[in-house]
Amino acid sequence: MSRPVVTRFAPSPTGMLHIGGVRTALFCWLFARKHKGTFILRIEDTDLSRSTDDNIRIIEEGMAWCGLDWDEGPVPGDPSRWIGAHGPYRQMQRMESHYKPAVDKLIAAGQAYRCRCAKEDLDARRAAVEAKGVPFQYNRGLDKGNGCRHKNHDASEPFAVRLAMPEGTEPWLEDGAIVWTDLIKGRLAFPAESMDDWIIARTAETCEIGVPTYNFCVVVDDTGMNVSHVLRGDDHVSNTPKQIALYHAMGYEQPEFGHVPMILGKDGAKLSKRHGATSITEYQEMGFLPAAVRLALARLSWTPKVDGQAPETAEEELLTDAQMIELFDLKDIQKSPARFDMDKLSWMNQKLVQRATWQELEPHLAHFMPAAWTTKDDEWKRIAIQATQKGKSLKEMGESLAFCWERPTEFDERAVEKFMTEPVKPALRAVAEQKDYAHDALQAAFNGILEAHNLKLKDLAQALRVVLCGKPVSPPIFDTMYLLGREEVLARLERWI
RNA sequence: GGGGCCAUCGUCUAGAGGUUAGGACACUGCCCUUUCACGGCGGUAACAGGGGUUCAAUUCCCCUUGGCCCUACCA
Repeated sequence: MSRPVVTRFAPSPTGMLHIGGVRTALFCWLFARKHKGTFILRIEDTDLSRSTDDNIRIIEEGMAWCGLDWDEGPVPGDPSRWIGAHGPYRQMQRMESHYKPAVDKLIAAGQAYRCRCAKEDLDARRAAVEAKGVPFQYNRGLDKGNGCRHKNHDASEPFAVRLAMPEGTEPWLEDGAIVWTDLIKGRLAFPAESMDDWIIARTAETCEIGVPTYNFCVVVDDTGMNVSHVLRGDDHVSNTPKQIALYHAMGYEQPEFGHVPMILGKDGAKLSKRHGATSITEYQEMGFLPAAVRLALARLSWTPKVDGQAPETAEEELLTDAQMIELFDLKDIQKSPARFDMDKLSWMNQKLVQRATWQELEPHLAHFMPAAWTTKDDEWKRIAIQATQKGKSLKEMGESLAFCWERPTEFDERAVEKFMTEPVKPALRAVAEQKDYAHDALQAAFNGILEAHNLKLKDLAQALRVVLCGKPVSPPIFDTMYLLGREEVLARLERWI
């Protein structure tokens, strides 16, 4: 393989970016980065009904949030522009320039033909064949010879275009089968006779070539964009032989194919809405770091090997992007599907949050904070972040800082009873006297207060938490006080002393 | 129904013709502790079933079962 590596992610705009698609994109991205190749984003919008600019925008934003940057593809939010020398990267914009000439060429060469079979006719034939318990396939099996393959229809009436699939004796077949060596699944073979003359261009209103179908566009585009490695979901395996036949018919050079296993839900069924979050934006809302999503997704069906060794410690599980890129190898990808494990994502996220610097976290955190967050200075943010950085998610961090923005309106009864004891109250008054809220100063002051009142830190800290937050849970008490500031602490203390 | 793929702890997985079948997450016990957490040290837990091949199979082969994908003028 001396071709430069070019991979591509080609989602269709369904209104959300599916987590499974992101994983496929991630593999394409890792592979391209690993081999210093090119990663393309292409929009498969030949399904006219759901391809809107908004839906395309969702894909672009989702990819960007995940940190999966593309070298060629659309310019986000601007349908008229793109980056890369092989555009446009939205299929509907390639109709006249790419697809129609290709279809014409196939018809002229006799590799494809016009089909005038009406919908009703097809339905009737399908019903007749299926009545015998056999699947219907156009110009195959029981339908062999019934179609338009040899009728040489001209373009004087509306028509669909079908590819003339191999009959089984063509020399490039192996034992009558279309065969390829999949980069992940190994050798795959499909009997040519099991595949019918599929439609490459739909019937149009006029007597012209209609909108081409997905399987056709993919081949034309992958070739036109010099894609060297087609890495895509397992669900495309059975499309591959159809496409290979098209590569032959067009005289195109065939790329390598690699089919990555599906992601299943917890119950082993295909991951869908009922398993919870499937859209990438939902993970953003749940407070996950993009890096954690990348890691968790990458580790489904892929085991990185360092000198042939899989990770042996928790530490080794936590790969950086750079490490993933370096280690990524298609041969370490599983053939079997994996179930999505939210717990592991959470754990990875927690670890990455813990080890990030406060500056790295800050931009992601802003999303989970009220507007007041932006008015705070760096020192305040630093302490706020470091005080809550043990949490599992950005969302949790935001929640545990909620006391900063809202005075407690109700107080945990049991906590009040337990911690607001008579011996504590004078200590609380002493705390109110304290002016310096720097950590060390508070520490020193508390030491004195505790000794003077014969209390343990726990007694005072818990009472203060109840006072300041309404509940016996908050960040470390000195941080809690600092974040509130003396004025606010006094205000919240007032009713208790 | 047809075509294709897959099968090690609950989950992600490592593994080799002979291992106490290893790790991570989750769960759980103990310790630490300024609350909640974090952290540290332990523990429970797996080769789907049946035939072969072999001195030996969880590992190689076949079958069964189960799961998933495809089977559109969707992508």
